[in-house]
Amino acid sequence: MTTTEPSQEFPKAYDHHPVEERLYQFWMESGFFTPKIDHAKEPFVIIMPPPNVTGELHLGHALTAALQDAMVRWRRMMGDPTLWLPGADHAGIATQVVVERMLQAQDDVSRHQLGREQFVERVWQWVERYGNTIDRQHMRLGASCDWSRKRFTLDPGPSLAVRTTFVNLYRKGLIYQGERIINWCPRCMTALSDLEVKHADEEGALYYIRYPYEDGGGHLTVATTRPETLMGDTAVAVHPANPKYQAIVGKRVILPIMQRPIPVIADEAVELEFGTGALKVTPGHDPVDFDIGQRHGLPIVNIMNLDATLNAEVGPFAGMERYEARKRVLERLEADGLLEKQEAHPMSLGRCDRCDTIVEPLVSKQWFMRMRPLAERAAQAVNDGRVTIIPERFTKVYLSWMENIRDWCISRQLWWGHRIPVWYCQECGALRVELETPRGCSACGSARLRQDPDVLDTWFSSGLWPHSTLGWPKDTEDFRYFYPTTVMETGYDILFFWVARMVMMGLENTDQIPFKTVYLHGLVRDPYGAKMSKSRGNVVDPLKAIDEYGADALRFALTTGITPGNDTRLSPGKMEAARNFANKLWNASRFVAASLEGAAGLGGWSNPKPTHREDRWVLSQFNRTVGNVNRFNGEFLFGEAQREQYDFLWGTFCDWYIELAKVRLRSGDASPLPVLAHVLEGSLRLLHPYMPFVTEELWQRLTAILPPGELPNKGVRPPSIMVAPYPQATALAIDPGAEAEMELVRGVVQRIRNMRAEFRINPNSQLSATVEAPQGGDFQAIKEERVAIETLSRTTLTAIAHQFANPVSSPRIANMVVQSLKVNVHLGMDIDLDKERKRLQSELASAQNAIRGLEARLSNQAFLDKAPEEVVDKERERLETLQERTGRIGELLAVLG
RNA sequence: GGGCGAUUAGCUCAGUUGGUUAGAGCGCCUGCUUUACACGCAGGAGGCCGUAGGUUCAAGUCCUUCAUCGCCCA
Repeated sequence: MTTTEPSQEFPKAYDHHPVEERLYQFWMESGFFTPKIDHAKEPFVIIMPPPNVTGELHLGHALTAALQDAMVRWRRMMGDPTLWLPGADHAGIATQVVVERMLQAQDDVSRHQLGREQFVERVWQWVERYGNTIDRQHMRLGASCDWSRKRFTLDPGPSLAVRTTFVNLYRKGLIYQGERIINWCPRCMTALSDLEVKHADEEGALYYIRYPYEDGGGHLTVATTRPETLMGDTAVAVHPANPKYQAIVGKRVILPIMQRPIPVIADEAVELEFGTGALKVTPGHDPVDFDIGQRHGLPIVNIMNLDATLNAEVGPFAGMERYEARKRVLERLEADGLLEKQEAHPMSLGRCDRCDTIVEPLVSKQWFMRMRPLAERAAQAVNDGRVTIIPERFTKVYLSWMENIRDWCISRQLWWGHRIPVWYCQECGALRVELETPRGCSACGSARLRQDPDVLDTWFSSGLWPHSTLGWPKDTEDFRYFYPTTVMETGYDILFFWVARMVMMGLENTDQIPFKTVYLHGLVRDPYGAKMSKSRGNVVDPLKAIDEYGADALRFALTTGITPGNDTRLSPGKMEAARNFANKLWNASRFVAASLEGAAGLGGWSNPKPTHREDRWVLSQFNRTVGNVNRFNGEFLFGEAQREQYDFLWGTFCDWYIELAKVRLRSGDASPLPVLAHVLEGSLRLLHPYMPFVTEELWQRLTAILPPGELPNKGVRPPSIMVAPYPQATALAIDPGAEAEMELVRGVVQRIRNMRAEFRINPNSQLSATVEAPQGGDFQAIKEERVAIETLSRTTLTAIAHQFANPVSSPRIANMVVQSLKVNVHLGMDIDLDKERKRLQSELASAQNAIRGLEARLSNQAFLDKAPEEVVDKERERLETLQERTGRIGELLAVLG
């Protein structure tokens, strides 16, 4: 096993470059990413959304990985057998296009020239060569996934799962072949599912076209956005309740150009208000018209070739591209006097999600999956709480999609993917659906079988991912132990594409839910809120970001302050802030390590029993942080969990505790050492899921100088922070008394510093001050924290009185009230009494203001009756303190005159 | 057309069972070679929590209206 070999020196600034790769290597070689199956324990399992094999890591992946890694590292440290299973998706169209382009550019050869078999062979070569680029990129992020279980959708296991599912669903009648209207991409030359078509409103025109009545005497005007499909019309439809047209239903009109008579029919799908209220019906090229055609038994005329040129059906326009044809048709109508008018009209247009080509609806024989029965179970699983969606609001989105679900077109006219396991007999035409290639036709015995040329939608195999990766349909140990998985973490943009389908297919195949919780994250946007895209040129390359700021900083920047389901913006400023935080942690550790090095008296550091107020205070604060972080982790509030740690480490530990500790250390008191060690060591473990590299590096350095017998994990030093236990809060450490007293101490220091800045007193000059306190804990605390206060405020406390003297008026003394205390600072120079008076007056005013509000509340009987007792008590207490405060400020003002 | 989200400091965002004087980072202003850190330290300014109503003892938080921006579905 490789050791981490941190270099002996402790540089002044954290440099991630010599650290990250070495540590990842160490973790991987140590086998920490592979879980040990332990049937006594419930595993924690995340299946990684498989990125496209063609993919390069982008910020979306980085966010996904950062969140999943945080969860996984947390649960692993909590002692759960934790599996994070990585994978890759064959990404049908995308990969095929990439390789096609490469072949064209390199060898000037098209896939058709190569032929199917050779082409697929070349794609495999490509995948073997470039297909794991993204894995290496995930490693640079620190992803602790189990590479030994990595799966590819086209691996034998997942492929068998695909075939098994197809065969089962076919035999249950849930997969069928049919001639239906589908979305066709003329550029990708394949059918698409409804989800793969993006609709948007675009500029278009509405053309009013005259269809003359067959029996002479006028015409019926129809309005259409697609005049070029006219040649495929087989009827004109009007709404049955439209009084304007009731008389003409049943008549026939002459289809312009084609000179074909077609009937006028009545159908409720026609919008009364749209255009003229008369709709030309083209069942071959419009989904609504297709349905109308089905209802009325209309013939279907297909007027287009698969590349969206017009076919021989349309005589004069054959071979013409569809938009060219539109122009020509309009010219012809114009010439025939049949184009009444045209007007601008925004229209919804469907484009291919992948290549942005305008999709052509056309009738085609494809394979479909009947979704309704599956959707009902999938909706049920969410409704009864077996599957929880975070954030909750997406539950509604999910359910409404399930309710309105339509059959899914699953066949694709591609070469790269899972070939549909269907064979046709060349002799008798019989069809066989089988797991493995059949030898002959079951009907006629012929050996001349031909497999269906199509492949399945990539999302079909993705839908099986949580169970197919674990071995299903085989009864494997992995499947038995790790399924159902725990969390599915992914972007809300693929809720329908992927998450919904996994629930449906998982329930169908395994009778179990695929995962208990769905956590949906938002999109990563640029600093101005724009979507990142190559064409906009605003993409941030995560690898460059890692190089510049470090993987920890990128992860922290991406995930701090985020909330589930909401988009986030990434800016260099955020990454800088995160890098600075890593550096802060580095330097705090540098200080602690230097203090501990060779020191005696570290015994008991892992379980300190502090007596000093400062130590009790920091341990109390630390334990609150630990408690909150664990709670936030459990509630999927990772942004909050990190903010909590940032605040504690920087605002409490570095800004105050270390500074306080220095005071004692310099006086020869070693008692803060075990506390420094304890809090820092625990904080590193607490932060490790979020910033794995810097915490591991510092933890190795720190634990190397601590007495080894007392390290966490029952006294045995774990080889790595990532397999050390996650900190748990101890209620016993919470010490409200110490917290209140230290709050007072901090208040005094802050007020003196403030005074110094306000009166522009040299920061290096030593001031003197006196403190007056009421008898009791506060007095005691100030007395005991005297040196700390003196050092941190650069002041000599000449007197600490436990009674209040009459205020003294002097132009050299600033008087202030801190909670129960009065502090009189001798400034060593004359101050502007007017300014001092104004300061006190404004303090008085704001206190009085608060008092008025409190008095009003406390004199309100309804408040006293209805508010919980502790709230009322709290308000009373606040009022009392404020009254004391105004009293003291009043005295000071009186002296000033 | 239906649904969802956002609207809080100059900018980016937290604020999760309603309960102190609403927080952070960045930016801004004033100081500072303070023996861990200038990737820093100290101090400070800056907010009718989009609008209008309502519920409540109490609203940034719950309900309704409207406005602006964004997303999803048809």
